Amino acid sequence: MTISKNNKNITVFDVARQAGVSKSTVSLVLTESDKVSERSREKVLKAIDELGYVYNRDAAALRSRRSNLVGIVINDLTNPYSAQLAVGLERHIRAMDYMSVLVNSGEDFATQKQLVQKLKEYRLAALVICPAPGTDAAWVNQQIDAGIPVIHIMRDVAGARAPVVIPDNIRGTRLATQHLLNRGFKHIAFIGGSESISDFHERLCGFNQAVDGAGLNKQHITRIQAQTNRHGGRQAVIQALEADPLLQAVVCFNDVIAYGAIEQLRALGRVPGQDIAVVGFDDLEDSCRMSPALSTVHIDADEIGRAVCKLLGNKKDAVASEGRILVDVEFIPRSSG
Amino acid sequence: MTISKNNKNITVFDVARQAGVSKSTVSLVLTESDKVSERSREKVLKAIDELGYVYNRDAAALRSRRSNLVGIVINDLTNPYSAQLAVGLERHIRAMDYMSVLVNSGEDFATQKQLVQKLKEYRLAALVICPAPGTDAAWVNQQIDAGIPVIHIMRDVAGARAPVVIPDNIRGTRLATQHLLNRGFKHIAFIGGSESISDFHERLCGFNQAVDGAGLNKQHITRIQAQTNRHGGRQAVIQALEADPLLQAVVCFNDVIAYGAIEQLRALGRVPGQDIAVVGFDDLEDSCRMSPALSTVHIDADEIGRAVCKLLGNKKDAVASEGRILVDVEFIPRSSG
DNA sequence: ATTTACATGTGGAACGTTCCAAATTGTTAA
DNA sequence: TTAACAATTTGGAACGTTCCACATGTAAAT
Repeated sequence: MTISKNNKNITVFDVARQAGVSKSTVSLVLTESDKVSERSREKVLKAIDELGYVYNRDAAALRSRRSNLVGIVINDLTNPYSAQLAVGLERHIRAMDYMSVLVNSGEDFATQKQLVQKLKEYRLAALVICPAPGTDAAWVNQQIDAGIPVIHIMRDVAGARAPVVIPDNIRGTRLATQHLLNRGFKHIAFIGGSESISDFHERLCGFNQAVDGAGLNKQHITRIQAQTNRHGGRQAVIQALEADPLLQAVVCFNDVIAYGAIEQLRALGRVPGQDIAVVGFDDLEDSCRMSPALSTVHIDADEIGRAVCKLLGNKKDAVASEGRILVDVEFIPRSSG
Repeated sequence: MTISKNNKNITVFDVARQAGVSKSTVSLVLTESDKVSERSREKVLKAIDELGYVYNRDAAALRSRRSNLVGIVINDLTNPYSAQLAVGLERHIRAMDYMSVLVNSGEDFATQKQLVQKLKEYRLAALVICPAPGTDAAWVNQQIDAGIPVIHIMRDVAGARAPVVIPDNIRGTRLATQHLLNRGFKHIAFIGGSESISDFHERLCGFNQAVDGAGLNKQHITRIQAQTNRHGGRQAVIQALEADPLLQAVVCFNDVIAYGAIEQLRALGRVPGQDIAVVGFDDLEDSCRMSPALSTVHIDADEIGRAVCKLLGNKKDAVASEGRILVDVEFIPRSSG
């Protein structure tokens, strides 16, 4: 019924014949070389269009020993911030004429290892990783030594020879916390996050910097870790209130934690933003539209994408360029805190 | 400083020499053929390990004319359900030893076209698409004719010769609506969704089926379209209450709409789940943990993944197998409705 | 012993591109 | 007009695998 799939593919040779040039000239056009006359270029483009030729990346990658695939390993795609980040990254990477292979480690180092092992078989142009907890520097360096340019995002791996693009976490929570201190709150908690990842330490550090300088009673400062999801936020708020019933303000590890905290406060009959102030981190799309609108630290996912692409651009052949790109953050006060 | 990247790669030839067999035998091992003795297999595996050989997918794909890349085109990754779906799909696809290239169309048909054009250059094993609004059958069929096995998910494109995996939308909203009718509500609204996609029509159809059979006053049935995000949900609730101030229950196009609706009701001083019942569709991870816990229609993202993989398995060489796989849904009553 | 059958193993050719070095054409200066 | 040089074009080789047809070895059947 269907036309029996012709076994022969349309190749550069067919295009060349149709355009009346050599296969090499066709290749030059395809690779956007400037060593080709405008006249030939047009003939080739016309032939490509007429024949419906489609470029074969496999052959190109094989011969040129360079892929245009960029691997993106995300820690947890079901986290809205990660998803937002992934979308931003993907768009930028595509704009640079790379294609992104997006995979999800689910915060599991073993899965991450397996994934990267698979990805290596595609000779990636680069590997962008938001490292799962437990990622060790030795493993990362091993990948780099194997010739894969690795770029870390959002989280640092101490000792890894990979450049990292990371929001200014310390400044972010410091700003958020100072805002609460300025409003006169004396009983403050930092909730959420987990010890095994670097951003927790940084965000907590910013919190500590702010409260340490304020000369508050140590008893009135609470710190609670929790799973990074709504449920974690709810649990953490319960614990924080147990630790200090006079709690006035909560600095959350991120917006999702804040969402959980707000829900739990409400369930306990407290009015979030009024009885107890809540601030987040990430500035998810929903955060400005919810009620109360969430005060939070804004990270520009787009700027992270741009920074990654700048690194990608440098990656001509130099492997293992180090460096730390800090993406600026901004505290946005809204009605929740 | 760094060891100058050795220009020679480790290939099947190196492995063959190390193992004392021919390159062809190595290839047989790599492709997991059963035409190779256990003894040779072990020698080859040992050599691979010793040399740190990594398979070159580009070369393999070029020669065998078959890729193990599956393209996934998601309509909107920032939508939590889509993200959840993508994660499930990716995991299943990976389990079948395929690799997934995940891209995001952002609900834009032009973007979707560009993306697919790029993806074609990788000679995908299959293309899984959640079609953006405006996707027309002619375009889809053209891709299929070009030899790419297309599988649609979540949304139907009338006239396209592609199999589709879709939740039982009609049954879902019918069950949800019937639940509300059984509770005795007489003033009901369906809110959210947009005309340009098939699932809207199906979910609305389920709603209509249920209310039509109940012999209610037509004046007490409201239908409001809205953007598929929280904000859309909030707007829609406002409009629905304007249309029928005695509104008792709301059937939402999906959970995100329901989240917005609940927020807005609260902002208006109504207690969701008590003054006005709200039910959703999707059963996002958060839905069972929020308060009030959201009554909603559960779709198993995992089952969609499984169904897609079954289609993938069938795709030996048969292009354009049609068919419609309906994934079962379940109404889960919770406290919101 | 001789054939038959079957399970394994093998060396070339091929996949569709890019690279390279050399050839051809076009352009400017002497 | 020609030499010198730059711009453009080109055919063969190469990238690392799989396919194919055939060779070899081993066991069973004659």
